[in-house]
Amino acid sequence: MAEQRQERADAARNRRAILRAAEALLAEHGPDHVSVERVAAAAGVGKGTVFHRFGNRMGLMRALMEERANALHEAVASGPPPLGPGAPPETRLIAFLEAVVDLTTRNVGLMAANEHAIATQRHSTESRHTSPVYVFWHGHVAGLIAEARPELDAELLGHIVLGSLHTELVMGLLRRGEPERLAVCLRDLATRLLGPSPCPHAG
Amino acid sequence: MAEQRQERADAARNRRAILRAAEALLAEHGPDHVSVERVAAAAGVGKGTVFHRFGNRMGLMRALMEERANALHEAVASGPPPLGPGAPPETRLIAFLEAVVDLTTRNVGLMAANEHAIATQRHSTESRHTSPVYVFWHGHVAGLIAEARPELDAELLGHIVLGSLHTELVMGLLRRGEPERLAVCLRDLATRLLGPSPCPHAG
DNA sequence: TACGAACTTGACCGACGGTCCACTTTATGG
DNA sequence: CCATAAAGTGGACCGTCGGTCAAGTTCGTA
Repeated sequence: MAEQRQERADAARNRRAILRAAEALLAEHGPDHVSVERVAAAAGVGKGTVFHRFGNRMGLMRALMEERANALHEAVASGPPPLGPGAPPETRLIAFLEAVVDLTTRNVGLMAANEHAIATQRHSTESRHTSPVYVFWHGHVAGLIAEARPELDAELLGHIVLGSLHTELVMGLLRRGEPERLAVCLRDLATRLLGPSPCPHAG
Repeated sequence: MAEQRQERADAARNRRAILRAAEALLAEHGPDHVSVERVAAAAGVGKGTVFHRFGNRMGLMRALMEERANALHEAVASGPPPLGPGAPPETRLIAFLEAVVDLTTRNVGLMAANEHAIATQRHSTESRHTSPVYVFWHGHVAGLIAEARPELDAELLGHIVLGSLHTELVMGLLRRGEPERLAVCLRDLATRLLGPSPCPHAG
């Protein structure tokens, strides 16, 4: 048991170089033009090194995602309200959705590459829903929905709400210069979902 | 102008053979195991023929999608209520969502292959949102939402609602033997969205 | 029947994700 | 400080895929 071997210094240096290179390439090219080999070249390493570090293309993207999502993760888990614990579920949900839309919007390239990686992998044991980052997001959203409205299918609604972060939709909005719309729309949606029930049996 | 040349008889025969072969392969293998070449082989046709007919992998999938979605399309456009015209928007929306969930559920393989085709294409000028089938579905949903609740962002909500048909979610539910959940959840969602407003400015 | 247009074909191409193993570098403990 | 084993590295190599193309074939028609 006890502590397993530390990552060697040169390995850590290369890991950082690879992540930075991938970051840079994704910032200026579409995900389908950022092959693992190009990332390796840009990082000044061999292709084999990248696979040794990250397992496969998905592993690389996942590592990048975790890096980017880290701040939000901590803010949600132990930061001040309304993002962190303490505020009522509806408030927290709205705050989280705004934050996660913002995060996604600022990292469309990465998100696209992540979806691309999932879609192109040969043996599809992994999916978007098994990515740690997504699992955390979904757990949080579903938890808040369940807390506020136990009678709803919180798990499913969580997936649906987070589905609005799919690259295609986000990129479309960005291209049309309307990055605000999604957050607004989701705020409305959350309000209607968690807000006071509209006298359900009126009809 | 005037009518362009008819498709030749042998070409039409091959087109059908290809579609049937693709259908059969998709019914029993994951989309990533159904390459264009395999479809061609199964149809007893050269690979080039498939590309000549359908342009690229996406074209093939799109043709299959249109075939499958045709009945629903007509039912919505000119069939009897509640699917067709005549019923109030909320009723029509719920009926349409149920039908489209059912259609998707019964064709997960095709849907998966379609998403796969979109994700793996090199020059991403095409997207899910530009597929004729999706455009029709979205137009219908967004139209109904707008009709019932003009103050909402119907276009965006349409995309979000239809986003719940993504393969990953649907397949997950099917694997867990809960194919009904999605339709139920969407019915709830539609009801809450289009139902009586919960006194929006209560806070 | 003859002719041009439509169609078919499969070898070929470039790119990709991923593997493999001979080689180099690092940390460690005597 | 050096010997040694474990960790890390690199890039040639593999199989597969979507897509192209030029040469050959078949069909509809005048």
